[in-house]
Amino acid sequence: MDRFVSHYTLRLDAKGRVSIPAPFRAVLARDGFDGLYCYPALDRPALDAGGNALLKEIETLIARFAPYSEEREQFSATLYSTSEILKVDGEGRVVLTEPLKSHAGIADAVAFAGHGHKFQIWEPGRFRAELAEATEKVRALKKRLGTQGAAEGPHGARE
Amino acid sequence: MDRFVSHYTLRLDAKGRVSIPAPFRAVLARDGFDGLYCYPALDRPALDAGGNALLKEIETLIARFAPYSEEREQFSATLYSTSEILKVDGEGRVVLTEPLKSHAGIADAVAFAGHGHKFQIWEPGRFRAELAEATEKVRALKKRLGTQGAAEGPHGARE
DNA sequence: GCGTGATCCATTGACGCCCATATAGTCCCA
DNA sequence: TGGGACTATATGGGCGTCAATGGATCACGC
Repeated sequence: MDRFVSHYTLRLDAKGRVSIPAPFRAVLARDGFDGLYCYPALDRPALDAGGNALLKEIETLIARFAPYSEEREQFSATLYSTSEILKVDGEGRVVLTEPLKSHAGIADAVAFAGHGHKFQIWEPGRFRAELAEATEKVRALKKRLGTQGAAEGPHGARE
Repeated sequence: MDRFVSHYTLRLDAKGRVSIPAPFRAVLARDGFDGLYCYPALDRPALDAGGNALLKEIETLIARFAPYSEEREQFSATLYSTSEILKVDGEGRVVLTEPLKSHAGIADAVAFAGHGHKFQIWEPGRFRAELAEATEKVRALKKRLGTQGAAEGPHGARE
């Protein structure tokens, strides 16, 4: 499997470390990126994380703007300077920096949520709320689509 | 990693020295430039800094103008004459010259901000403001792009 | 001699790396 | 099919190393 799927809730230890869920570690290992690329999501209190696949997506996005253009400068500045490359220890753990934790409101536990080529890191309570809201919207959308059944919920029932 | 990523805030000591963040030093070492190439950013109160990769970008920029043209002369004169090649001591520290500090409004602390192939040096307060502003613009820009349906932003599909 | 600056050394705290333990899930075999 | 051994994962802790910072010594030019 080469995609991040499902979600997991894990605790931070006294030193602020948290294990990346083993299935996600397996995807990262296959991806080949050394460490964990991580930055605050623009429009929600969560962190985007991943490896080369995520980096490539960002580069593609930035490459759509003309070189030296104001938009491009701002895009690359924002994304690069707020990004962190977290080291992963021998046990598959990372320590989130203070800015990252603060953006997501993370204290002593985090929820990892698979998003295919990347995954997000949430404060568990906020994640539950976000998931409930998103599920509701998807449900309504599916109803609008009628019998096409094009959209399944993004997550299973597991909590 | 061969890019400047993330940001760091460090203090100047009594002698005006400031450590280049270790991850940035690693990138510079790989780049092979001896010292730190540094000049005032043209359109903002910050300093651009880097190594050979930055020099190459500058040369490419200047090469866009016709040889001996007025623009080219002015461009190269401005960029090269205001540039400094700062010495890096055994501990990885540099001393900013007075013109550089004055341009960026730096007193006793600086923020290093990764920009991929180069990094910028800011007065910490100004950097926070600049980052907030750039993030806001990127957020708006991403929203525009999202409605086009041409590409998903790097931050997930659900809106 | 004195100021300026550069190289060297010292301290402190954070972080990386290693090992230990518990728990849960899986597999094997009787 | 049930039990038990085994494996892998999550978590906790110790310790050495490195980075950031401060200070001191040394070299040199004015």
